[in-house]
Amino acid sequence: MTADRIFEALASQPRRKILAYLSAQELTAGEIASRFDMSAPAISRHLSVLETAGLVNSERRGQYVVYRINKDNLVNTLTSFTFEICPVAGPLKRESRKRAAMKQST
Amino acid sequence: MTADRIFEALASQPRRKILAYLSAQELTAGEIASRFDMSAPAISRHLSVLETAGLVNSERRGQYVVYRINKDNLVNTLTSFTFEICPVAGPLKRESRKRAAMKQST
DNA sequence: TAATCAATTAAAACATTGGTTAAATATATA
DNA sequence: TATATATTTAACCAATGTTTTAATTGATTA
Repeated sequence: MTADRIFEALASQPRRKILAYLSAQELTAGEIASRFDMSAPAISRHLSVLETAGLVNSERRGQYVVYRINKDNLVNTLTSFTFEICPVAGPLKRESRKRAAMKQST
Repeated sequence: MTADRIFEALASQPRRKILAYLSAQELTAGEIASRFDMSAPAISRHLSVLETAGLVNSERRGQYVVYRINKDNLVNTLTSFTFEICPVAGPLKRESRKRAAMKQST
């Protein structure tokens, strides 16, 4: 199941922090690593967890590997889980469906 | 940080399953345990993780301990995280604020 | 009170996660 | 080609999480 990997990926402060950084701009692996007090290999593994979960994408650009967030996947998973647990939120749910329908506009 | 505990609590299939069960109705610890192929103590631990994270509440009722979900906490945490990472979703964000304002109506 | 049922806590075994350093791979450049 | 930089993979260790069985606590009832 994919929700498994996503929740597991989110269950880590450094990984959530990486997502927050990437939500503002795309960054190379090295740029990300430089923002943490942690070795590059450790960051590389966190990035691979995030990528396996489908929360980020990577692209090699020369020597560098650029990472970029996959917002749709994150939003869709969390909102669909939220509404599975809490189907009460009517208007919010409607908006969520609308958003999912025009996913590509992000 | 409380988001830490919440994401850690959600990073477990059995715990998410427990939340799903509790989203439909309140259940005793034993009723929950009977739905899993797992010992009662194991379930008890999962319940305590969920309760520490503030995702469920418990109340002793005679011999039994009844568990009930705390939907607001879950929804608020996940939506606020979602919008921290993805502030693009304008209308959804507005609805979320509205919902937070009338929290008690759940 | 004694016996029973429900639930949690304790202790131990086992698996998983998260970090390190060292080695390997990929690209750029002198 | 040789060297340097960026990143990932491999091997390893420490810490944490998950489960089990056994013991303990709380509440009901015969």
